[in-house]
Amino acid sequence: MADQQHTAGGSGGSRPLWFTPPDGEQDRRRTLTRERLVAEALAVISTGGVEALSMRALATRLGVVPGALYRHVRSKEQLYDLILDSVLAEVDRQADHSLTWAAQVTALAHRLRAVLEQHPGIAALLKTRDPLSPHSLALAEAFLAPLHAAGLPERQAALAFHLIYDYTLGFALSDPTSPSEQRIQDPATRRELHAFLRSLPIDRFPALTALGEHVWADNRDERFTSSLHTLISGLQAAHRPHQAGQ
Amino acid sequence: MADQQHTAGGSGGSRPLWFTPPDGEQDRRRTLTRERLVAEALAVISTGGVEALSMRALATRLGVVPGALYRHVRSKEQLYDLILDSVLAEVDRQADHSLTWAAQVTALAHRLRAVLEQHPGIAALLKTRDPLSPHSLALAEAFLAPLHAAGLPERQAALAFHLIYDYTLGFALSDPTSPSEQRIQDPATRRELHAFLRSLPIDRFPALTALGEHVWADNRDERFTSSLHTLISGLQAAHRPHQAGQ
DNA sequence: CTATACAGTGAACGATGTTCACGGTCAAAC
DNA sequence: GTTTGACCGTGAACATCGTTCACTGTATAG
Repeated sequence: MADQQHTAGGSGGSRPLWFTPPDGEQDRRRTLTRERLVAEALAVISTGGVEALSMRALATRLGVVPGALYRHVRSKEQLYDLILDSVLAEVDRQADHSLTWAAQVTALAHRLRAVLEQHPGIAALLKTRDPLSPHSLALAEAFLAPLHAAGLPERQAALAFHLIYDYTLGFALSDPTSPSEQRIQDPATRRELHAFLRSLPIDRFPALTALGEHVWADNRDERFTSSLHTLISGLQAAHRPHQAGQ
Repeated sequence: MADQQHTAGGSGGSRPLWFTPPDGEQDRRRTLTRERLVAEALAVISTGGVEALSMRALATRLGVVPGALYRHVRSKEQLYDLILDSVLAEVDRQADHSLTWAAQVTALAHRLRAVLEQHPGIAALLKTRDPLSPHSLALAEAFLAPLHAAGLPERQAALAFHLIYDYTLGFALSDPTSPSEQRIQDPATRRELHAFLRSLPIDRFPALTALGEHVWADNRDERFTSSLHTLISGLQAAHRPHQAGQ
């Protein structure tokens, strides 16, 4: 690591007093690797969201010219693939086998949501791909294992996986911190919105005027928890069809 | 509609034989309106998806220079807003009051999905916005009305709305016809994928090897219908908590 | 010691969203 | 009936983006 470049200054090493070559900068050469690309890209995303990630920004952050990135990554799309896999690797897939399958799946969904919301804009990318990267497959396995072990029929287990996985992704996707565009977040505009909803013509929007404030409430956590519960209780109802009518 | 421009050629109308002014082209002036922008943009999206919609492409389609669009639309983002509202207007919101609230909501969700999938890429846009456009509000009303009429408690009705609406959007978002990037669609690659799933190490991916083929099956319609059913039966279970225990 | 594969450079290409001074046309005001 | 002014589209430019490519130096293998 601390190997000096004697040939950098010229021939011998007889005059380091007058011109010391920039030691640190030499190390940067050859150290640009795929892992560093992904790591730095994730850092950019964590601060500025996925829209702040441009090849040029990433390159300058790595002290490199934009074209250099294409030695390690075929395209930006491929970089996205690597990033997504790296993000999914952060999800703790360990299951507590003493819990119900429902509880296991619920816990996993919560962890997935947490990781996704730590990387603003990532969920949107994930939605455009089939989960076939290494850590995607591992995550799918982690979701499917409890369902399989619980004895759900094959098709039903697959449907349950899709339902839970897709819903979690979709929920994380609508995180207001990611695009920060047109979503309500600060309480002031929310109050303004509530006032607007109340002011709607009650004959044309009876349900909205009555329920609007609850629909646009600031309760993302409650919504996720409750929805997940609803969803899984629906699955359970299908699993053991007691009074299965219709 | 058929009003000729007498002054176009110069002073009088005495010599249409020798130089006929390009009648059709004159009409193009002053006829560029917000509605035409949106309509033509939707046409572009229907053919090439949302990624094919660039301001330049839209402008040339309208026989106009790119900058001209900004007389009618403040930005592309605003154009998206108009497009989304126009798409949501296509959803038939009429309810059949002889049906259960569950059946009404289900039918509406199906219609929403159908409209969204007719405009590839639109669902992704919709997810980044709060549904506050005129037709968004009307659609929300259409979803909320049956829930409200059924006597669901306010918070529960709001949660139910979010659950169904978000799920439908998320489902339409993962339509393989939209981004046509990295998703499995043709049967050949699907068979290849199934073979790959079977070839996974069975000790590390027991559930995936067993259920993988069902997870990546070609059954979008079945998945949507079944998921919606599951989801609503979960809502019903919460509505009348018979044996509600945990 | 020489040859070769390779990583990073610098510059360019094409496409994107957006802005702005300019000119022409239509409709209202005097 | 002439003039004024608002408005709409033009043409050209700017900044930024992803991506490509000939070139150059370095490190490693023969």
